[in-house]
Amino acid sequence: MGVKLKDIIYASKIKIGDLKGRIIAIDAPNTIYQFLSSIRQKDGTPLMDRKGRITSHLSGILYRTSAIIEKGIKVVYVFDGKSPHLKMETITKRRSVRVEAEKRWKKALREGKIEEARKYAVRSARISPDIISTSKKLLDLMGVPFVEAPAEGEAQASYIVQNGDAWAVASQDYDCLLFGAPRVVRNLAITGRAQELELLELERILKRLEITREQLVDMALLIGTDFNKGIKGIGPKSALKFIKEKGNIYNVLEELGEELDGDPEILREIFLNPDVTDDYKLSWRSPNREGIIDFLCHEHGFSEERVQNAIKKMQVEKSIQKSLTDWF
DNA sequence: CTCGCCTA
DNA sequence: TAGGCGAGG
Repeated sequence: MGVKLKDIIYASKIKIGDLKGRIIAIDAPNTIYQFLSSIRQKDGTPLMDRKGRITSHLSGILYRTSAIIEKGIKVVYVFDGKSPHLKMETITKRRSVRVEAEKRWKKALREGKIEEARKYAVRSARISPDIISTSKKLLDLMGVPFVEAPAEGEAQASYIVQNGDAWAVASQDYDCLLFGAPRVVRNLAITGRAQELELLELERILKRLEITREQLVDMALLIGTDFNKGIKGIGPKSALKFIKEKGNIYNVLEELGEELDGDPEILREIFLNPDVTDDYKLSWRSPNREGIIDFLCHEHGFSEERVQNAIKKMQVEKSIQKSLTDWF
């Protein structure tokens, strides 16, 4: 998923408290995918209501978002629109990987191999239209805004940060840097086992690598992205070396006698001039308590006590008033 | 993944 | 107060 830049990207360590008072644009597909992969039982079965409908994403969204809000951080979720045509090959490939993983999961379950079952279950996670719509419904009830991107959610989230309407994008993928996000936060979670958050700052990264954003995109195209395969045998380190030596992707390709599986100019445009919109409004409301209880507890069988606790965390004004009352 | 409870 | 652990739906 995403471009493999990890080995060369400089990240600083921050704590969740450092985000207090800031607005974070959450890469919704990336986050929901992680919830669907990880919120599972030991044998890989996701959380489900009594009708067999998956609820792992609802659990993740409710508990993580309410805990983040309690820390004084505002969030907006950014969803995908239609995928650019060049991504189709990646999407098809991922689908076949999931289908294969699901077969192996079921097989391991039949054979009673619990750990193996979980491993394949995680790989079989799939974001269905129903998962998207129930996620949006819950966010709406929670009073948390969400934006629907015309195309890539990561591109739109990056644009919102560039506009100054959010401080950083939260995503595990490095692609947001290619889309021009000034800041990306990785590992945004509450209970990270002493594991700190990573802050990626585009300007600092470019300065340190001594390249431009255009050159970073050229590197990504050599390595391979969701939109092209890249050149076999080229990883982040050699891509950096080649681009710094030759200046741009055309010179590198000429030097190597290689061709990209796509028009470099069109591929560059996907990242440098992405399909995004100004048509979004970010406004936060207080949570609809009855609505959340009805949806999660009555419709999907969540524990009313736990859900009430999560709702309390989201009532920021009340907790401020309470602390003022305590003070005076 | 996070919650809630437990123990050091 | 920190972290290990089983359950959550």
